[in-house]
Amino acid sequence: MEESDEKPKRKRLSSGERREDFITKAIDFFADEGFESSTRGLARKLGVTQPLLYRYFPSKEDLISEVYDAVYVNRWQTEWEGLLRDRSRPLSDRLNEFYNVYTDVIFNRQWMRIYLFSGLKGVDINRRYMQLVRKRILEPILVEARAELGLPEAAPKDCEVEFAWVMHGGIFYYGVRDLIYESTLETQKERVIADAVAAFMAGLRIKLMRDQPTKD
Amino acid sequence: MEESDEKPKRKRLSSGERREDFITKAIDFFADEGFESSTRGLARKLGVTQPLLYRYFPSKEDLISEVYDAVYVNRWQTEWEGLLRDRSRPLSDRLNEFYNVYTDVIFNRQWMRIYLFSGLKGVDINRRYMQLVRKRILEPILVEARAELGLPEAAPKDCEVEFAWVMHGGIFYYGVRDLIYESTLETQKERVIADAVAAFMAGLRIKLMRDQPTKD
DNA sequence: TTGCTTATTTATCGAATGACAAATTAATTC
DNA sequence: GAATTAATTTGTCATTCGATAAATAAGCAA
Repeated sequence: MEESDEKPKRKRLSSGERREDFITKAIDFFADEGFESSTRGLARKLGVTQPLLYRYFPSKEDLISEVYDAVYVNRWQTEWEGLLRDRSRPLSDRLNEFYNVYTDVIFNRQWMRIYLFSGLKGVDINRRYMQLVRKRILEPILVEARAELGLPEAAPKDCEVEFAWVMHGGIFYYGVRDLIYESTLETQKERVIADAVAAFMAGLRIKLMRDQPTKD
Repeated sequence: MEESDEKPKRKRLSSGERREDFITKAIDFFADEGFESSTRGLARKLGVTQPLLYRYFPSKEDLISEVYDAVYVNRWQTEWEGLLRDRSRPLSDRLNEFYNVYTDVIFNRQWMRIYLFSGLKGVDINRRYMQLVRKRILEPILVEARAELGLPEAAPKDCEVEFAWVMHGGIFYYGVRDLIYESTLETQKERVIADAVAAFMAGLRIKLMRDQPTKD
């Protein structure tokens, strides 16, 4: 009934503060325990009673939706696109910097686990997120690659986007192994990214040049 | 109370058949609904009553363990290693064939979803599976690559294994997008694997040659 | 047929779940 | 300091959960 050994002197927060606190801690809670965990367990972690949650969110599912937004929508940085399009630097430099800052955002237990949990739940937010990655990250990368290679502008082909996805997914999977499976990874992130980007650039050069004349 | 519009004529199976049937259908059920789904829902899908499950498995968790074994342990093919070590063919051929047959096994809704669900549950079976991939697939690939490039035999370095993980993870992630996120993928698997393998081989050649003299 | 074995069902328990209504109490306003 | 507002708790309900015990019935052996 009482928190630790203190007296039950309740602190009362303003509506806005409490709501923010709920969402922040709900991210940790659901990331740890999964979305099927109980609202009572969450309330215990929040230090309040369970019905109070329903004062701020109409249902558990509504709270979860806010968690999604707070995690993937709000952490997306629009600067990333500009970084990728900055033609004053070689593309491989831009890719290295991008993937380092991008993974600074997504390579944490919360983001990773919320992403996988929501994907398995079948909510469409993951599909929308992947569309975002495709349109704002991968396709721009392919446009930049063509420009750097002196090729005429052209819409990225599906199989080129897929090739970019393999690099992206390979880097992503490094984070999964680190943060979901908690493997002890001896190689640091920068090195992995550098190798992945180098292989991608080399492979893409060959691929773009080869696919150039034909009309696949 | 009755199944469809048939009469409630119960079919009685032998202990062995029933058990096998339970595990087979439990794979589908848990893959669809997650491990937190109820034993009652499973029993409904099995066409039996819920307590019957406890005649065959001491607890829900024991049943789930058998599902793990049936999915990842029993589907592992020991021939895969031999295929990778067959020096009568170029390594890139072997890699292409391996990843095509390997993904024939793991690129299905059941395998993928069970794998991700169990990973999020934190059971150690995923870590063990990844050790298996490392020791039986990735490290052999690196040994073969050194041999093909005429380099002296040497234990694979961590960062080389990590580089192989990026290819592996990139291909794996293609399956995740297909089967978990149910994206419509325009490019067929063979093409994606071929491109990923080509980029890996090109990148690895550079990496092995460069790392050769120094002693990272 | 009779009787035995055992696969399967019926009935049930205690705990946990999401959600709601009403009571309480801290903070603010006058 | 009294009155008002709103944040928070208490109490509770109907379901659902994993699990167990006891009753039933299908198949086999004699």
